[in-house]
Amino acid sequence: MELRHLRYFVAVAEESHITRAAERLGLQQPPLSQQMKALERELGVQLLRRRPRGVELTAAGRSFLADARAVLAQAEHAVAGARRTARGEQGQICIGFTSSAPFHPLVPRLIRTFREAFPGVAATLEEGGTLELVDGVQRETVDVAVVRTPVEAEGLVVHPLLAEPMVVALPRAHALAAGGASASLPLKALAGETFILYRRRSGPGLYDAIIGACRAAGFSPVVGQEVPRIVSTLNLVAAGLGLSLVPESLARMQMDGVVYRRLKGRAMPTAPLLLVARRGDPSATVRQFLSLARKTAEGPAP
Amino acid sequence: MELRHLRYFVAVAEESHITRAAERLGLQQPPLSQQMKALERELGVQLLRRRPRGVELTAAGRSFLADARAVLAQAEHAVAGARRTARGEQGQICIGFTSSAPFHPLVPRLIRTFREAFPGVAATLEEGGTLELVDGVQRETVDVAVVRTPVEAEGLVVHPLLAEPMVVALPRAHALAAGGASASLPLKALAGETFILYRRRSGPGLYDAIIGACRAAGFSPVVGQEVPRIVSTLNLVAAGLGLSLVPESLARMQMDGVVYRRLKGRAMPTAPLLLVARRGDPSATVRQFLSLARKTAEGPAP
DNA sequence: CATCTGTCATATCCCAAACATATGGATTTC
DNA sequence: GAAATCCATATGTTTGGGATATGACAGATG
Repeated sequence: MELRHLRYFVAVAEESHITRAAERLGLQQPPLSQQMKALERELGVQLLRRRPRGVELTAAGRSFLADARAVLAQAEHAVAGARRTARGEQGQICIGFTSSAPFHPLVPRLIRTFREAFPGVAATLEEGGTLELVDGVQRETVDVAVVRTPVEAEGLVVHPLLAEPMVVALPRAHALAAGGASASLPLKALAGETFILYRRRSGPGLYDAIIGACRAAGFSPVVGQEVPRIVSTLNLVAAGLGLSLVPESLARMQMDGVVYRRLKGRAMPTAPLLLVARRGDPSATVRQFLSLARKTAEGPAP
Repeated sequence: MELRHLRYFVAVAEESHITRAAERLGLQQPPLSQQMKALERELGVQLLRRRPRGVELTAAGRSFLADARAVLAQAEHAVAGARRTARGEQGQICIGFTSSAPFHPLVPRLIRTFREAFPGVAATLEEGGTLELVDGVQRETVDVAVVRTPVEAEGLVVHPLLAEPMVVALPRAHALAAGGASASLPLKALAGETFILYRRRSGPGLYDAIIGACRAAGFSPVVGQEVPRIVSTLNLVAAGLGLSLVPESLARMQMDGVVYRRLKGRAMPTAPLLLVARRGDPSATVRQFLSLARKTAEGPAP
């Protein structure tokens, strides 16, 4: 049995007339009669009662008609689903991000826009460390990851979304905290201070950017502590263990005991926001996400 | 697109290997490759990624696989349903019966047995007068009817199920009621009594049988009242308006003021139980019902 | 009652497409 | 680097779906 038989049978049933059905199907009457007969022979069931003025359905024919329509509809559905999936309008995507990423408004905006644009895609979110996420992308447990550290790994591509300036996070009791958030501070003013940094092996990008900027400003920072997550640095700053440079977007997280101050001068350290994905990922869903991310990053902030 | 494409695709997907799938399908590898390509071309979607060690599904392929399996399963279901319907195991049947029919144990037993034997058949029951039911059978609103009157109508067949003896229904106060239910009465004893009869035009069978039996016993009954339903006669008997002859099975309906007595003698009137159906009804369900009814009527009472 | 009309079935032919065979190209494995 | 494995392409073969012509049958029509 083939879908052809079902299509033909439905037409015959709807017309109650083989000749008219043949016309509708764009073929001649004899082949259609033959196909109907072949169908009945294969089922071992009489579906049609031949009358001098046309045909009528048997009880078995009525039962088969209902099911045949369902089969044809489901076949349509299968095709449509495959096409939607191929266009990236349907499917799954796992989006990873480091703990500091969602503080930048671009990230929640991107995810919201994506869900609105592709309601047929089930997006799961996963928070994790950079290494963990990059590993996940390679193992295909994560499709794209938003991280703050450029990674170099086999089979991955990195799309920079933006680079934001960094600000100084100071303990409230610190002498430099006095000026308030509005007044900016030259980087050189931090010479001799104890720095709390995001640990290098989790992603050398930020670490090296900060060290490099300090060097350019003429001093070597004293590194007091390294933490696994950017967000953790703020806890240590609040505890008075030192100061830190953090991406500007984290300043929206007001913490007791932490004061932020802008930096001024040339060659200031910046914190990038990056998208990591598999090189040549064939998933249209991922391609759509990446494309939307690029557009969102380039577009104006709302 | 044909079911063949779906069957082939499912095999390829399950094997992740065109050559092995071809083997399983009983054909050679090149035609299978061609069919897969044709399917992808028709959908305009890549379903398979060709690898040196086999093939793997794309996201669209996974979506299509799930739906293709559903389509194939539903096609199987359609065939099975048509076959079940053709065997009479699935479908609908409307069974009509006159108000007096269900008092005979055969009728509820037949219906119960049928429902158990054909759980896939939706049986609807309809009570009505004989004329009404016969008309329903002709109009195809009723499929089979259990009646007490042989009918002669175009396009109908009548299957006698059984003929049961009739008993006398007497008002409790009546002189003849004294003997009790165990003692039987000669029909001649009723000469001169007022009879309440089921009205003739609703079905001449019973009426004529009673009149005929009385004549054979040597008297003409006095007909006091005619009622539309057999059951109604008992109400009038209870009210003391006369006596009546009713099918034996109605005696199980004990009514205040009514006493039943058996008849004795030759040529006693009997009440038939008949099945009416359309002549040459093509429905397997109806055929199965009629066949079961014959077997149940012939078989021993439980 | 005979004829005509309309419908489906059967017979025969044709061609497209499904399938088989043979071979080539690409990639992994030894 | 040779062998093995797998899929794609090229070309022939056959099956079966479709077209045309005709027959059979039942109502409608005069």
